[in-house]
Amino acid sequence: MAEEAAAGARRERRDVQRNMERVLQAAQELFAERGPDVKMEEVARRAGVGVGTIYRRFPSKDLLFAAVSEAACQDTRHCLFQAADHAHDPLEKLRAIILVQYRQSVRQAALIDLRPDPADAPADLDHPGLYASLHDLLAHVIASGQRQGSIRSGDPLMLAAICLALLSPHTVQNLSRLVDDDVDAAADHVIRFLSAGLAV
Amino acid sequence: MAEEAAAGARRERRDVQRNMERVLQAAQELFAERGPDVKMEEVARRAGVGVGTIYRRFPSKDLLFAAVSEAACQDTRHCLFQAADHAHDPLEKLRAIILVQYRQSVRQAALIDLRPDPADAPADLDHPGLYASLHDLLAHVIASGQRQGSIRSGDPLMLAAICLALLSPHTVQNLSRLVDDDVDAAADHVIRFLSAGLAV
DNA sequence: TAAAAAGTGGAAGCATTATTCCACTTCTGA
DNA sequence: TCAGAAGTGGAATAATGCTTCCACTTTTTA
Repeated sequence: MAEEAAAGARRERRDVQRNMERVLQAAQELFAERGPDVKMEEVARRAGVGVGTIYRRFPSKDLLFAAVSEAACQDTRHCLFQAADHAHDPLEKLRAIILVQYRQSVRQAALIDLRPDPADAPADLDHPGLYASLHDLLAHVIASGQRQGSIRSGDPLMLAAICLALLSPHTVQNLSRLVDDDVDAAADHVIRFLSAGLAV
Repeated sequence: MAEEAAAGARRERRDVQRNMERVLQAAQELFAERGPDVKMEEVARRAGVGVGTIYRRFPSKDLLFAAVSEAACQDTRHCLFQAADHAHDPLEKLRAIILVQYRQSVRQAALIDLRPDPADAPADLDHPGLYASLHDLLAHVIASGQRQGSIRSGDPLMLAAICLALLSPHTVQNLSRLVDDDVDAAADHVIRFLSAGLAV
């Protein structure tokens, strides 16, 4: 199964591994900041390699972006589920989710595409899709709050989608600006607002 | 002042006017649907003219887009203010604004950029910026509701920004999908949600 | 340390689109 | 109706940026 175990395979060259780390690091930084418009040559320069080296591992720019983007989503997903698990009360979970997503949205603004249908991603890799994950998570939390009586009634999917709209990188950026770029403060405002809108 | 009045000027040729109308119409339709990625040649084809004809009036694609986009914003602004004027109660105004913006966001999804800093527009023409107008309008309505006691306290600018997040074309699209693309139904959900979150 | 294998850089090739240019057409005024 | 002014279409050009390719370098193995 593993390539390394295949007959006669030699282990990966040291420099290859190092270069790929650099490439991913550079791509992550640049894409997170400026989205997919970054030029390949720029990624190569920041990584300290030639463009050819990037193409050795990533056959196209789209695939490089997809890889970096997918990693960012995995990371975000992981943080979100962890945060939700730590809290027990649904409203607490909600608060935790919002705070985490706000911080992620700042770090990786241009990488995290909180749209249901990326449309630009080549759809090669079967993205679970961060939107879907988050929407699901929120809907669950909301539904459980409803059962418990701390969240008002209404279609959980719709309520979750409304919450989601307040978590997009774009929204985060706008709100933060109003409070001197204090992301946590912005998150607080939203949390308070959602509490009022969702509470029974 | 007017060019037409200048000495020796002859009036604009009939076909010129007709062509420009066609160009603007075509550009409006295509840009509204697919954003600035539409190719000039495509605009020309739909308008039934050659690309050269477009360039006669609009020195660059960016300027064509800016013109069309600005027109869409003016139109939206107009509808918004009109809707707000018709209602008297602040909560009614809010409802009217949301409904209008939802409908506009569907018609001109890719033209209306509800971000404070377009960043892509050449910033040549002094856009008042639809974001700014709408943010202003909402903040006013909210503040007046607060004075009157029907809207809870809190920084009107922040509350307005939160409302705005629920009005972006992207959000509209997401929410509508959950109710069989019934835009008015989606708007209703948001209105109810905001009412709960904003009411005293 | 030397030969073979593997990887590298970055210039050249392509592809896609915006923009220019001008021979030709259409309109207007007389 | 005609001459001149004005406008037009669309092929040619320019610009941009992804991708390929291969002579050269680095690493590994023996």
